[in-house]
Amino acid sequence: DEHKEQVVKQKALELLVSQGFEGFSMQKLARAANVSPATLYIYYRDKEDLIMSIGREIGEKLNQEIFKDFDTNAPFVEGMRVQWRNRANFMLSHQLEMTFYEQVKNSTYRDAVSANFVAEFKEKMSVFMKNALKNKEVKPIPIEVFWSIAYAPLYNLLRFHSEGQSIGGRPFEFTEEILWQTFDLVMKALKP
Amino acid sequence: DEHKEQVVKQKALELLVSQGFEGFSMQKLARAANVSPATLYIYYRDKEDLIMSIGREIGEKLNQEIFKDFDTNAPFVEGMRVQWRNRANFMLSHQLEMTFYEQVKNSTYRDAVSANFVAEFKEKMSVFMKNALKNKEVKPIPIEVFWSIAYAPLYNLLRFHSEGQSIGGRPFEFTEEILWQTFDLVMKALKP
DNA sequence: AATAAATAAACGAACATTTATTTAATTAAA
DNA sequence: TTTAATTAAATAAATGTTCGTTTATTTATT
Repeated sequence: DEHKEQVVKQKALELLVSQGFEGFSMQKLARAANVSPATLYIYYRDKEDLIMSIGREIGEKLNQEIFKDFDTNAPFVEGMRVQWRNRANFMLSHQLEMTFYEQVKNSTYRDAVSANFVAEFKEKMSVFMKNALKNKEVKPIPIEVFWSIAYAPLYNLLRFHSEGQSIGGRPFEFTEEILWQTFDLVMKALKP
Repeated sequence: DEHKEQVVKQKALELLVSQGFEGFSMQKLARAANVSPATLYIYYRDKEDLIMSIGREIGEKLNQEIFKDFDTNAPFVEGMRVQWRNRANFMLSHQLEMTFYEQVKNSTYRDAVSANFVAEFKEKMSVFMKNALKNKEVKPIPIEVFWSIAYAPLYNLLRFHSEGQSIGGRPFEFTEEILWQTFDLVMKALKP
């Protein structure tokens, strides 16, 4: 039953996000999805398989979305702008999924989730960065430094937004203005 | 017994970090600390109290460490350098504690942990930023944008370091060189 | 087309274990 | 001797998972 499995997935997201790993259980999930516990074991081998399957699915969707309209040969700032746009769009329209994904990545299932499609990311980014370096559009820095400057601020803003508040409970809402204001600063840091 | 409680704390860190919230239980902790489950209830009211107490303790220590040698009247770059130094030092010498803390903050105990000392952070930073703005040492931007640019990259590098790897399993070790290289880029972004 | 046989999906109830927590007994310190 | 710390053992409730059975759907046979 396609519809029923969809409900299970949705309820799994809601349950894990609202109650955390401590509050998540197969019986609770079954109750929430209006399904027998045994049914869950038709869809998934066990609890681990359930969590990892859903996590992986989100990861794949995210990775796919990130590179929409992305051209590895585009100028540096343009390419980065597309990626920021895509990441922000996805996260804002899939907040539940993203929170779930972050939680899974912060758990013991860490590795199993992101293993596959990281290769694709590395490959595409490698070409993109090589171009940017050749054209002197970006400083030559270690990939880890680059990632930390280029994306961590965006992820942090979106975490604020998801929680609805930033430092010290200050109410916060992500806006286009804030997005591109931050983006411009990041670009300033990365340019030679 | 002072020593015994210390063992409990240490084992709690190890257990939660290595097994996550799913694998953490009072009985497992008691077994690991070579103590009866009932003993845990002498030190702590219940499971929630145990986790939150330990989490809060770490948070307080971190917050204290962050402002060591920090002068709210120091020039902007100097003040930021001290904070980066302090944060990096603390995280590198308390990796287990930090991972524990991050996990707790990513759980349902989120709020209860960081509530108190955020006020101190806001207060000191407020004075510091006011000075920097007056002296035109920093761009006038929303606090959330500032935080995301100023600290998120550092935290991300330290997460890479804790996991021992960065993007796509690339081995990674945090070094002084990488620390200050990133810092310089961040300062470049924040300067007017 | 109607029926029988086979297959798959779903279920409630139960399984053994583990959970958080408490009780009552024992040890050690004062 | 009194008090506090610690324990082993026990509690009820919850956990992940499986069982035997029922229901619904598809396939094969008349």
